Amino acid sequence: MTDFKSEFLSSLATRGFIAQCTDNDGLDSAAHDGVITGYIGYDCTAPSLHVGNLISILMLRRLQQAGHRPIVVIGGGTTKVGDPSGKDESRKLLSDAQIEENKRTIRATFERFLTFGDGPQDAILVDNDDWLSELDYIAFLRDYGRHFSINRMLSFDSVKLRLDREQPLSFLEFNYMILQAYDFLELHRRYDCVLQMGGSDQWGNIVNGIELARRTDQASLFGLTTNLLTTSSGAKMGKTAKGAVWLNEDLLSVYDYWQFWRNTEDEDIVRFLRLFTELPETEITRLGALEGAELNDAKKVLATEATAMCHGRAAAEKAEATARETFEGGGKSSDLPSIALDVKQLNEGLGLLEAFVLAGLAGSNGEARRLVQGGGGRVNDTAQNSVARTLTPDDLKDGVIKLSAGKKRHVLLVPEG
RNA sequence: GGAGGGAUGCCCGAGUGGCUAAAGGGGACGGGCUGUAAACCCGUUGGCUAUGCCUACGUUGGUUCGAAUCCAACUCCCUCCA
Repeated sequence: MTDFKSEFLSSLATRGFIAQCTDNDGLDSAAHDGVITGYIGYDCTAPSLHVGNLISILMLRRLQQAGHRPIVVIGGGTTKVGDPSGKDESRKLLSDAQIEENKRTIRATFERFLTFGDGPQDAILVDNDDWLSELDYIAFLRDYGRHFSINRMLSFDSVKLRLDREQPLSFLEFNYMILQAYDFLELHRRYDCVLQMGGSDQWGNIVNGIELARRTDQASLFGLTTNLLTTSSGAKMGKTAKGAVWLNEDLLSVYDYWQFWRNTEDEDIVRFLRLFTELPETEITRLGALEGAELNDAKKVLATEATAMCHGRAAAEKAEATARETFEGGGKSSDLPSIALDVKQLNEGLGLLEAFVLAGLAGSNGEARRLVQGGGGRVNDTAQNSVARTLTPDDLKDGVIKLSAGKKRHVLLVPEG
């Protein structure tokens, strides 16, 4: 491993963030000698960011902790185009209204990880729609388009992979990398931003920006990427049965978020502790030395630390307590994710299958049926064998009904009204 | 503009007139073993007011007792030629 003199790069390096850097020494010196400004862009294609975005958010956080200024770029403009990197198919285009709404909900997440403000090291958040939507086509082509060689663009993975696999690539998407390159240049001009970071799939886009700035402004900018997050068994990280592991609480409960980390594979523990917590190395080494069932303790630490950063320590500890009661204390916790249930419905008798669907534990009656027939459906921790059973007020236990799908997924039905 | 190839369930991919809600694989979910892990084994994997009904093999029509399979038109994609 390269030895870095700057706090920023050495912290990233020891924690395992760095995949590739355009100029290790140059960036290291810049970060060592003064305050630098770096950015990462996020397209707002969904109402929340997910754990797949977490690594990059944490890089911005470390940038700030090392005394530098992070810029979060919300891709209000680029989202209208759609990044083809790493995808086989074009993304559906979102309406402007959807983009606006997503922008609003995504902003909140960053405030948990970064300190915003007007100071020299305070984070700022900008929207690339501010400059992209005002571009004049002909002027843009003449001023910037001439710096891009199609031959070279075709060689970038984002484009090449699509073409190699004989998948369509629209001209619209083809322009994405140019716009992202322009973003970097614009940020350099506006904020003296000299660093762009991102996942390794962004390498091509980042390099393009650096080259553009060198050609137009003789600026020397830097790029830094991280490895895309996968589990040891090779699966893309961040997906669960319910979909992505969202960072927004209204899309994924704190309890479920904690559970996501708690279920980390053994082989990933140390790597994840380094990346997703800010525990000191000595502590991580200690946790990593545990073996067998003891590793469960390390996973709990990981879960609580990672959850605390995203949702606050109190919520994280509550999730941990809930899990302890649920898995180790006979399943009595009253803090599991809960779903409101109309009292009237319960009085009239609520079909068991319907209840599972209502609780979100099954996607359809058929799925609920299979769940019960397969022996995985439980009411108040008692396995059910009749799909025809109905739930009534008699099933209330301490005022709620606990439904379980398998051993890990639990929901409380809380009567209301 | 011309020639050819293609579009199948969450994904990949077989299927070329009835036995097809559609092989196989992946993924996912449930069960077993464990440590709320991995690996492995077993099961499930369109919907419903369910011994039946509905929806489904790019779209729309047609042929046929019967179509994912045949025909026509259309849409989109790929390759080659101009």
